[in-house]
Amino acid sequence: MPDVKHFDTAEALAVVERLFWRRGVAATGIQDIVGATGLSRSSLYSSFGGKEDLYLAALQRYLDQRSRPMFDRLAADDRGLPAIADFFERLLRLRCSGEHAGWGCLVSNAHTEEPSDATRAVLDQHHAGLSAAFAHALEVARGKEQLRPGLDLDATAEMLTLLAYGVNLRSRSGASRATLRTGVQAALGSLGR
Amino acid sequence: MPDVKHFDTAEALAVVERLFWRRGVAATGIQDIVGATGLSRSSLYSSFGGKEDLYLAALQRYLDQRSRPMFDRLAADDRGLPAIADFFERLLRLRCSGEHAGWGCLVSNAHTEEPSDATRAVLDQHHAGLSAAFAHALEVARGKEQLRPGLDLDATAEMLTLLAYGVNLRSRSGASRATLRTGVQAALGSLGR
DNA sequence: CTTATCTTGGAACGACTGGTCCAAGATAAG
DNA sequence: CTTATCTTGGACCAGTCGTTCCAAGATAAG
Repeated sequence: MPDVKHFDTAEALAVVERLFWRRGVAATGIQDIVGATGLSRSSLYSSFGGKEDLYLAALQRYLDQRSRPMFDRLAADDRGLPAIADFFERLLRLRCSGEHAGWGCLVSNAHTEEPSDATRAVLDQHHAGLSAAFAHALEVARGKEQLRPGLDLDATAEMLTLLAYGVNLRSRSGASRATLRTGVQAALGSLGR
Repeated sequence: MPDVKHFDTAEALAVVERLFWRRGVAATGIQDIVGATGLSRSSLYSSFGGKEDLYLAALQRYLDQRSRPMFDRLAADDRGLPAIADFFERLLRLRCSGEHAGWGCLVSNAHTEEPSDATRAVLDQHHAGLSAAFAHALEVARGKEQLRPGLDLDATAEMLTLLAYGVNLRSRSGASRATLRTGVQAALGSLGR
């Protein structure tokens, strides 16, 4: 009997994600979202709830659709150090070229936006996922005797994670891919034997 | 003949800096600033101009009063690697304890706030200042034969700078000092011979 | 004191904020 | 078809945004 939605929820959320990603939550008004999605406020509020919920959903979508695939690929890549190098190479490409160049990472950006408990949980999920993937790749690398001895793998994973955040952040100010790459290579170069 | 200001401009700016630091530009209203400084809108606007100018001034103050002293101390410390370790130890203390715990770094935070050209210039100044200080300390360390051979000093300085940004960012989500420290130590440990 | 100049408090501005509401429209089961 | 239920567009809400303005107050030179 009831009517059915006249739009694709997932598609709309993708548009919202882009807005928050590029300009941040505070700088993105409901009006902007209405304009970009073509939806009315009613549809927006009945489907997603308020702005905060919308942001949380976008954040979750980003983690699921963008971050997690990167993490999974890294964790599934059994080459060891080259897997990590490849991850960063992909990251640099994403951050410095293409349609999202200079946007940074939605989750990294979220750190500066007075996070609610719910959003903070997503940030921690993101951090845990990335550093776990790094740790796994490092273990593989150790198995292949690619690492110099005596390395604390968990600590190194944490360091690489912090480095990735640094790359994400700096890419937003237009830092060149070449410059960022030197920093990444310095880190990776110091891990080998 | 003229009247004279009834308040201390520098003092007021310090209050404004704290507001922007903790909550960000977008989330801080002029009302909040009026409340926190005790000044009227007239005084605010006649002394500093609009919100954007106020933000830029706060950013500049942060760079001059907070960041630069840290950079200078690092650059003046001629111990080499211990100087760098000391810098990070101080950074961790600032970011994770005391009255500014969990606030991150105003300049790092600024990366996510749709920077104007003027603010972006401050960001670049900050980045250049920090990586130059790191590069100098690394040169000293090389002179003392503390570094493992074959290190690209500029690249390593860039890496340490990105790492510092990572620390700043993560500290905002309540990351523990101990966890952040492991990441830092992994980076520093990989530089020695 | 007077007077010229600047500062200050506070009212007011239009634009916009996130959010609500409801009549009109769409849908599909009966 | 009717009818019950949900969705939709858009008007509308009170509140806040950054900013402007001006009369009243403060200041110090003459």
